[in-house]
Amino acid sequence: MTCLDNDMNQQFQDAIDVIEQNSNNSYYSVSEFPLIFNISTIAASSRPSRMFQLLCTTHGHTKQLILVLQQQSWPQPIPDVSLGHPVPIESPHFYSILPPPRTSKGRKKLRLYEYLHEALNDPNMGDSIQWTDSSSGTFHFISKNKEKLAECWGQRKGNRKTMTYQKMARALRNYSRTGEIIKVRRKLTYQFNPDILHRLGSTQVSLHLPCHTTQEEVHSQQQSSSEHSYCGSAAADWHSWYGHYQLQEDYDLASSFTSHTTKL
DNA sequence: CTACACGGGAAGTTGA
DNA sequence: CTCAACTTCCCGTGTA
Repeated sequence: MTCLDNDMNQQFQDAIDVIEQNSNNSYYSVSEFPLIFNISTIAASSRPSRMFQLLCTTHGHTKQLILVLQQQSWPQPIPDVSLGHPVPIESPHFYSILPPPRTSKGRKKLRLYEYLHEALNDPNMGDSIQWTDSSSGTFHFISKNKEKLAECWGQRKGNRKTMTYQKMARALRNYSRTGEIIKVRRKLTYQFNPDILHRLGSTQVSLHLPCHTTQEEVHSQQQSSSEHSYCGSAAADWHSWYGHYQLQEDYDLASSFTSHTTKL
C-alpha cells in the first residue's frame, strides 16, 4: 500500500499521536481502527508546518482528512508517498493541531478498556464482544469467541505469550478496584464506569473522523447527551448508582428493559 | 462429577 | 529507581 521509509513512518506515528493527544482526554486511536489509512504528504519542505493528507478508506468510501502539525519543520524535503491509484474523495476535513508538550518520547499506552470500547464499536468484532446496553455501558463477551478477542488484545500489546480470556479477565477484575469497569452479575458481562464511557464517547465526537461513526456510536452519543442521570458524577455516585441493583433479578430486569430499546 | 466462569493473591514485566 | 498498568500463574469457589 505504501512505501514509507522509517522516517515517514515516524512522522505519521507522530501525527497519530498528535490526534490522540489532542482529541480531548487522550482517547482516540486512529491507527487502531479497522480502516485503511493512506497517507500522502502535501506539504512543501519550505513550510514551517507539516501537513498530512490522510485518505481514510472504509467500506468503499474514501474521505479526506488534512492534518496540519505546527511548530515543527521537516528535516529534509518530504518524499512523495502519494497513492498509487486515484480514489474519489469527498470534501476534506481540516484539522490544525498544535503538538502537545511532550515529556521525553511520550507514546501513550493503549489501555485495556480503551481497546474493549474500540472493539465494541468495531462491527468485525461483533462475534466476540457486544453491547448489552450501550447507553448504560454494559457489554458482554461472546463465549465462543472471547478467546479470539483476548488474543487480538495480546497481539496489540505485543505480549510474549498468548493472551487468554482468563488473563484478560484478571486485568478486567483489577478495574473493579479503580472503578473503570465493573463486573455485572451476569455471565461474561461487564459495565463501563459512566465517566469513562462518556469520555470515550465524547472524544470520538470531538475528532469527527468522518469514516468511522457507526450507527451504534451515533446512538450512544445521542444517549450520552440525553441521558445524564449519572454521567459526570464522581466515582462515589457511580458506585451508589450501581448499588441500586441489589439483586441479580433487579439488574437483569433493568438491563433487559433498556436493551429492548437500544438493541442493534 | 465436570466444565466453565469468577475472584483474588502474588510475583513478574514493561514503559513512562 | 519508582510506579502504573498490566501479565502470568495458580488455586479456591460458585454454578449450571
